[in-house]
Amino acid sequence: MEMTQPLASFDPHVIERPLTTVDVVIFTVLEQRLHVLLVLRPDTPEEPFKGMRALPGGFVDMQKDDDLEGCARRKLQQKTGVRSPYLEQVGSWGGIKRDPRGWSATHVYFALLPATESPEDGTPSSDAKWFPIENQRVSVKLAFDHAKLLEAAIQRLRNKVEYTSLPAYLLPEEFTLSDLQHMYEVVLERSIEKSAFRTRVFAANLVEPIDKVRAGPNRPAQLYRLSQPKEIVYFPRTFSPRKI
Amino acid sequence: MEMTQPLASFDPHVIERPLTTVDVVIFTVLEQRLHVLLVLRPDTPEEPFKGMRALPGGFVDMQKDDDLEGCARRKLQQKTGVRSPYLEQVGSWGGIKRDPRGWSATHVYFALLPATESPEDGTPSSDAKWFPIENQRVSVKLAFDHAKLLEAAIQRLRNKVEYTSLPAYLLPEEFTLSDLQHMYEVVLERSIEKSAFRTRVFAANLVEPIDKVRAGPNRPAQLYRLSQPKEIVYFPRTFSPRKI
DNA sequence: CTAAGTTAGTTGCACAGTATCACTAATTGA
DNA sequence: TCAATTAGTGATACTGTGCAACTAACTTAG
Repeated sequence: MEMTQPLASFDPHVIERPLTTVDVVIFTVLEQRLHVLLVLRPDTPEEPFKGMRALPGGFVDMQKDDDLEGCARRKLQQKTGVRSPYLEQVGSWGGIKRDPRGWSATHVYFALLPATESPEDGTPSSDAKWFPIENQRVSVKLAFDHAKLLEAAIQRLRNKVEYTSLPAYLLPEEFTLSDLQHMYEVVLERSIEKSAFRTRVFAANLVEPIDKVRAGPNRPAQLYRLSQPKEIVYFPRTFSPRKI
Repeated sequence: MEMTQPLASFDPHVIERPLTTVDVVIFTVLEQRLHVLLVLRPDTPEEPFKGMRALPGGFVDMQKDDDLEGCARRKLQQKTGVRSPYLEQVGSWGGIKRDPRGWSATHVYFALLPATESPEDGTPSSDAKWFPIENQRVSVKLAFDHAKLLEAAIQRLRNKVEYTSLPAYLLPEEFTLSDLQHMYEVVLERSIEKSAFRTRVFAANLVEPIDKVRAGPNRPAQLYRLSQPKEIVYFPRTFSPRKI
């Protein structure tokens, strides 16, 4: 670690430090569409982007937060009440231009919530609302560089959905294969072949059947749960030798 | 953005801010092995982890650095002299425990250098040295949580190599297909089928032939360059419909 | 000049996974 | 009882890769 002024390297307390925040992109699927939770910026004259929509987030609290992920979980619980959804870091963005109050760095996470757990239409913290995502964007204008952050999160989600079990985290514990396929289709915004999907899901050992079916006005569907609830499953990739 | 003390939300200058650093994991391939550039921690009593090896990096300079990536490029050039190699963010790690001087957040990037551009065996800044990577690790003990950061960078690299053109950035502008295949094999630490590799590379339109061959003690090899030198190419994934 | 050695590059076939599509199964409600 | 609807299966074609044997083009040793 090199420093311009020698002093700085001796006493890190005098080093200028950026404003440090965490923002969380919270996804859920409502009404056949991917939605993201957005909050209202406070409407005080001191706050930048007052009254606009923004990603839930805020300054790291060096007393409360042991680490960045803890900070993200805290903000997530404040806004949704949900404790342990799927949470993954997207990356960090920092620079002089992104916040009028000065050099700042934000750490972006995305979370996946089952619609059943996502605060019922309205939300616990009243300033938060679900917005549908249409071609990588949301219809309202966002504060700071949050449009860019949101786009990156969507990109990451879409990308990863192609070869992982991520969409399963958008469902409650018990679900049918059609439910699961539907989540893939909603996130990827394209239809998937039923037969290929099923063989793939079984081959990856993604789910296991439970002793229940879902009844309805037509043929009942077998219910499943995740085989490894805590781990995401990767579908086979390429460049893999046939013999192990 | 919510605050504990109302004051804080009005004057961000009084908000406690973490120490903010950028660390760069610089990869190259030397002698058939993946190597990473490590520097020596200064040997002054004021610095933590004195005399140990660490990833090149250091505090963000809010005067010099417009943004995090700029900071990473600056540090990269200081240590290697190289201006525009492949550079990608791995993620950020922040918390109370990772630096004895207090709450800190680091932003980790990885860079890929052609062996030809990587400072000749020795290095410009004399405290930096190349270390070979053996099963996700380096043989020396690293300062801070840099072992973890390095592992994450290696993981990301390995993962992405499976389905992208990344290893091409470990080669000079002109290379043979055998060179390219060799880079894949070194990074993935396994051999790849020549024929399948070639059809894959051509199908993805990764390279284009130039009007030169490399002579040698045996059959001369066609030289190629990247088709899209500025973009990484993704190999086809799954869940893709056959008809477009 | 030729044969051996070496690396570059091609070809053909086997095999696995998935796309596509047509089919069967199980329920409700008219 | 039949139409409608969704669940689930099966058969086949296609595509990309694994694998192995082949041909090609050069250098060097004799």
